Amino acid sequence: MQKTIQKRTLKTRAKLLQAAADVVQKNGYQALRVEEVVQAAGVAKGTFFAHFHDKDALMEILIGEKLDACLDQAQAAEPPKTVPQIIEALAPVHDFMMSERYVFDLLIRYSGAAAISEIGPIAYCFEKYFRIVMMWLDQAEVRQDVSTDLLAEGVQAFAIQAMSLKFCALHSATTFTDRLETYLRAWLTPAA
Amino acid sequence: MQKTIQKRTLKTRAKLLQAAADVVQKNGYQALRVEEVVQAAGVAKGTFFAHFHDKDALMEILIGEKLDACLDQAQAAEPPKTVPQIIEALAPVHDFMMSERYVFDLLIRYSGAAAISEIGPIAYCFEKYFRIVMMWLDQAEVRQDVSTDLLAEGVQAFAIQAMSLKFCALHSATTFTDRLETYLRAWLTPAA
DNA sequence: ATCAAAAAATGACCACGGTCAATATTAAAT
DNA sequence: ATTTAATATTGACCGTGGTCATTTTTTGAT
Repeated sequence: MQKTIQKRTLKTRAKLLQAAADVVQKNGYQALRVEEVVQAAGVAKGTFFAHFHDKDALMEILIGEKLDACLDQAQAAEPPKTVPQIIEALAPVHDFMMSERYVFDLLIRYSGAAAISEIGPIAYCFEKYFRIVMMWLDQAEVRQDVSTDLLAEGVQAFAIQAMSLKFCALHSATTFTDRLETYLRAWLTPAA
Repeated sequence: MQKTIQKRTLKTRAKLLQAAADVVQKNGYQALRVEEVVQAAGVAKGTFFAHFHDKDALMEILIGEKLDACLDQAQAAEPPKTVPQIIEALAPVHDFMMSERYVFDLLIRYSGAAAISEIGPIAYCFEKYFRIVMMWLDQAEVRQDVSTDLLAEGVQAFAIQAMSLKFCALHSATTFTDRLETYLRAWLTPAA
C-alpha cells in the first residue's frame, strides 16, 4: 500500500490555493464561491473536492494561515505585563478574528479539533493563542491563586465573549477594547 | 398602511411549525429539511419562505422555544447560592444547548441581535439567561468587588467556553461540569 | 518502447436552500 | 351580489456546494 504523490498534485493544489487567496483578496471570505476559484485556477470543480474535503476545509487553511501570521506578530512583540498591554499585544489577532462575521463564525466552529488525529489549522491556532497568553501570564502581574493554564483559558473565553458582543447591535455602546479590559481586569487582577 | 392578517395565515404558520416540530422530534434539528417540512404541512415550498425569512429563522423559533422552557425550569428552582448549585440549576439549559453540535452553533450565531429593532428568540434567551444568573448572584456568596452584571456576563462566557471544549476531542479528558466548576470557582470566588 | 496499474482530473449530475412572476383566496367597499 | 384591492399560495426555476462514473495522465516494471 504505497501512495505516490505526483508533482502534478502539488502544483494543482498550489494553483487552487493561490486562486482562492486572490478571490478572497477581491471580495473577502464570505463572498468566495468554489466555482470562481476553480475557474481562476483553471481546473474542474471535481478537482477542487479531490484536494479539499469541502469549502470549509479550504477556508480553514486560508483563515488559519492568516491567523497564524497574526499570532506570530503578537508573539514577536515585547511580552506584555499589564492588562492593557496584553490587549494591545493581541490586537492584530483580535482584529483579524473580528474582520468578518463569517470569519468569526468559522473560527468558533473549528476552534476545537473534531478528532484527535485530525487537528485542523484553526484548532492549532487556538492552542497557539492559549500557549502565548500562558507564557505572558507566567511573567505578568496577575493573581497567583490559580494556575496560568486556567487564567489563559479564561482570557480566551472573555476575548470570544467580547468579540461576540461586538457583532451584537444591543451591546454596541461599549467598544470591544473597553469591554475586554473590564473583563480581564476582573479576571486577572481581582481586588476581593 | 394597514396590514390585515388573514386567519388563513395563522393556520398555515401553525401547520408549518407543528410539522417542523414533528420532523425535529424524529431526527433532530441538524437533519431537518425544508422540503420535508412543507410536505408534512401540505403546503408549497414558496409558502414556507413567505412565513419564515429562511431556514435559520424557523430554527431560531424552534430552538428558542425549547431553550426558553429550559430557562423557565431553571428559574423555577430554589435560587442557588454556591457554585455547584448554580451549575446544577443551569444543567437543563446547558444540556439542551449541548444536545447537538448544530444547535450549539446556531445558538452562538444568533446569540446577539443583529439589529436593535429585531431581537430574535435566541438573543432574547441569552438576555434571559443573563438576568437569571444576575439575580442569583445578587443573593449568593460571591465576590463583591465587581458588579453582578459583570459576574453574570462572565458566567455566560465560561459556560460557552466549557460547552465549546465539550465538542472538542482534544479536551475531552475533563467533563463539562468539572471544567465549568473550575472556571466559576476561580471567577466568582477568587482567593487572591 | 510498451504495457498495466495507480493516481488525478473531468464534468454531467444531484441535493437543498431560496426566489419570484403568476394564480388563487380573502376582506372590505359598493 | 359584485367588484376590487390587498394578501396568501403556488411551483417552476435558480445558485451553489458536493458526488461519482468515466477519462486522462503518470509511474514503474518488462
